[in-house]
Amino acid sequence: MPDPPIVTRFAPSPTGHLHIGGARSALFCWAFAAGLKNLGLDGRFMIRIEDTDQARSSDESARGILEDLAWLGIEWDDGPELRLGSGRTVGGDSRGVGPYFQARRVATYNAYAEDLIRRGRAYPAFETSEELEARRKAAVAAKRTYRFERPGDLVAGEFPRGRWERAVKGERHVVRFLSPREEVVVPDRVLGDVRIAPGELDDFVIRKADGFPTYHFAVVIDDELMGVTHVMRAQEHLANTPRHVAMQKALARLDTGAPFRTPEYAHMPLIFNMDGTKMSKRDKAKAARKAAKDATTKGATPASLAGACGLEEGPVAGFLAAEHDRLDVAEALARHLKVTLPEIEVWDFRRNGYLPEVITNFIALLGWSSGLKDGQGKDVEKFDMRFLAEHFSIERIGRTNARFDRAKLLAFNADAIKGMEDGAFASRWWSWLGEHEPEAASTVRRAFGDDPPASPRLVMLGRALKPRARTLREALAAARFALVGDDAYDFDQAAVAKHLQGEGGRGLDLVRQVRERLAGLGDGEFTPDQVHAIAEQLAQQSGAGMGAVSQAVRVAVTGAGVSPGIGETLAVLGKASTLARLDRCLRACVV
RNA sequence: GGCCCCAUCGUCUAGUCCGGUCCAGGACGCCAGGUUCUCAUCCUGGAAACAGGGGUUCGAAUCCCCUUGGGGUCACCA
Repeated sequence: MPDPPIVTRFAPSPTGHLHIGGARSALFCWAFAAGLKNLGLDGRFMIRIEDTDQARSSDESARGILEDLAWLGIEWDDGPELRLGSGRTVGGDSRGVGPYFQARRVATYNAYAEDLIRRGRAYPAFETSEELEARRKAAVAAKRTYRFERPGDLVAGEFPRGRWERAVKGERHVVRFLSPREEVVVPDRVLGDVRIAPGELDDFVIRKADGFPTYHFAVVIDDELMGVTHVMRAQEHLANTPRHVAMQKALARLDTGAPFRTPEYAHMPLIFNMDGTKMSKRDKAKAARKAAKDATTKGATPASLAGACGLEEGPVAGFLAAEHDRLDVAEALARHLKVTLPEIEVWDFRRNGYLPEVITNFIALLGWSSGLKDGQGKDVEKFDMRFLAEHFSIERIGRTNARFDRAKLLAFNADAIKGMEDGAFASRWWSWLGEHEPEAASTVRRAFGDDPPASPRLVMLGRALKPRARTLREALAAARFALVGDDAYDFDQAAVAKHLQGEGGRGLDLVRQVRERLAGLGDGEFTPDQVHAIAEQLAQQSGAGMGAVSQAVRVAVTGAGVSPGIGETLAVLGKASTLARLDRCLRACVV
């Protein structure tokens, strides 16, 4: 018989998008399993959806989370099936331990709860939420630590017959676990043994009044039944783990009678914002509110903002007053005020033009490092998924919380973009545009043909964009000059005055001369090098200098003083557009 | 507040397990130069950390203790 598989799992609750911290947890679990596969072992990465909160869970969220994972390249062996764009399917239940949605496993949890009750390790409890809340308040008022106090009629190991009968008759109740009275030890591969003194654990709820298991209970049952051997998750779960260990010691499998095993635990450090606060989607609302408030000090009103955003005044006013954090309002305000909301969820990064391989690389560095140095003794910190799988180990997970440094992420993303082949960049940018900026995509199609990445001019544009864009979205901003119609761009008056009209219109004169020389170039000769050579020639012959010529032409064809190199700028536009723009400038900017 | 976890440049970290090669290395950011037709890119250089105090030791960033600081968690949410 082959060795049983080594199984890691990521178990998100489908109540929103995939958080960047969740992505890191998933990544480490994936890397561990993938590393075992490299060694020829049966390592498996599993996904389970923890949807026991009926009110907050949704199928759309579950699907979104799976798609974001797949986009990052974090693919699972076991779990819900997802069909990729390529037609390939990830997930599935080849081990036969599903279903992977906890809401579909309620019967199993109930069977285990009943077994626990019959063996005197759990009991129905009838206190109402209100009662409990009152007790909690009283404890806080008396400055006592609140713990649920075990009713006096219970004896560990004895079936609570009276309570059971009340419960069976339909009396509303929860089921509580009868916590052990001895020390609980959580063996953790990152932190070492964590010991909890006797009496620290109270009798916590394992089944809610609605019949659904609590998180703690479902996790313990599922991890055992699904063969999970390694639980790697964020440190925020550490304090819960003693409960899990305590339950594992009390539970036995209904099918084989074997006691539950305690998996290997590895709790990883948390990820925070640069200011030390938790990274939360609320940050987006905060940022939008701040921008909106700045705008109101400059004269905007809730009504004017609402109008500009196409929203009702009520929600906007409420948002400004921090009565709610509606994301749609935050995003509309951000769009209008041209501020970028902080990226918190994978989807945010994706939409803003970060590369998946950069994100996985960067988050892998938060709480883990390979410890390897390159030939010059520098830390190896740029790597791909393959490297991660090969070098990941639990031993090298750190213990200290990390802050999410957006500047460094941006730098990594910028480097990755710079390092792309021209053609690769063009096609990735194009597909990003199609997905996230459809309007710009159709403009690109108009300007560069039906298959833009195949257009030499678009590839040329891409080459010019790469060093100027840290994200695919920034590339769009840098490309605007080429996407606007030949007669549709505005002239920056200051730039016109300085570079065209100044010194008695010398700039305009240079534009005229450039236009003449450019007109002599054949279509096939309209390359960055040829165009640049012409500009340089004129710069020399006229004695004006390259700066004067370039800036004059630049302002003439783009309206502003900033664009890629002058040769590239004109070549990307092409001969016809360049001449049309030059002519337009000559008409529009005469003194 | 109880319980638990953590502690190297502003940030991510190497070095800590197996004290000496560390007056602590790298990356991002920052500062100063340089290249350049603008903006970027690129190149060179620089400032920048072992939280504090006690031990142990010939010797401590590395081991022990205390203090301080940070964080997590205390739900019929996961």
